[in-house]
Amino acid sequence: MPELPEVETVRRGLVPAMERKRILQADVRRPDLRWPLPERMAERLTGARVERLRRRSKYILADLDIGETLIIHLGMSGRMTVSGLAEAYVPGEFHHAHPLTLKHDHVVFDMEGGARVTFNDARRFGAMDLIDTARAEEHPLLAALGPEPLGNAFNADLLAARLKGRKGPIKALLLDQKLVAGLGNIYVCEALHRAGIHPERAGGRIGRARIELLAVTIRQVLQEAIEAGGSSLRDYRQADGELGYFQHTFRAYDREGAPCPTAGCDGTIRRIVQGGRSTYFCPRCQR
DNA sequence: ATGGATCCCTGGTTGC
DNA sequence: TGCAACCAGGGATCCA
Repeated sequence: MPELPEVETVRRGLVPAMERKRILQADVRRPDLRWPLPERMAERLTGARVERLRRRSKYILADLDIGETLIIHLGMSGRMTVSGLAEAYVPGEFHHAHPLTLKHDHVVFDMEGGARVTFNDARRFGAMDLIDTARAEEHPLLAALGPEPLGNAFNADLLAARLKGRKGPIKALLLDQKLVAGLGNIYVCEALHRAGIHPERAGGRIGRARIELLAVTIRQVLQEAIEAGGSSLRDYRQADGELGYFQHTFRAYDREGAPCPTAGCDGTIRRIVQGGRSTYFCPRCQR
């Protein structure tokens, strides 16, 4: 589910509830997410203070005052939502962010200041781990990640260097977290549509001018999506339980059969499968 | 190194 | 209405 914009939106929503706050109580209700949670995680976290919430790619990193960092990944269906401890649960109340105990609530943090932060993940593709803060970047899940697309290092020169000689389709290359970190199926489709690049085009066969356009477009799409609070298709919610609304802005993703929204293009959005995953694109204006 | 298929898991939707 | 097949924002792992 959550790609970079969704994870960044969740991170920002968690900051007021978690940063510079102690974890008064950590509760692990189901210890097997994608992998087993770290040994004695609840005990190690209880009493620790969250100094800072960071994001790297699709991971949220909580730096703790015990010299360790909690790494959180939401997988496909993971949510991190905040509710007030003091809030009474009102059955059926529409805007209540967090019914008291929901199916698939796997980890719960009661924070200093009164917020309750709940990790919910139906499919359990999500993960958590603890690692020394000084070596967080060396964690096996993070070590091989490519550059942040919204960071200073990401530009046309870098993208061109990394695409040079690559024969695989650009769609698959942009999904590869080692090439650039944080893009997923939605934003790759959207960026390629906006840049007018055919998803099956070999990465090494994109001209310089179009690589420049692609680099700019990737940043734009991600930035706009963050400003819209991410895209909610099924599981994704912001930290306050609200939906994102960038899905209303999709030009290609999940729009098979719809007219291409590109100005002056009379094409129709098509769906193909690449590497086992749906790609949506306009065969008319993406070349 | 690179590219492809397979698997992890649950639940919603679709088609018969 | 029931049930099976298919699909889903990710990504590790194994194989050619």
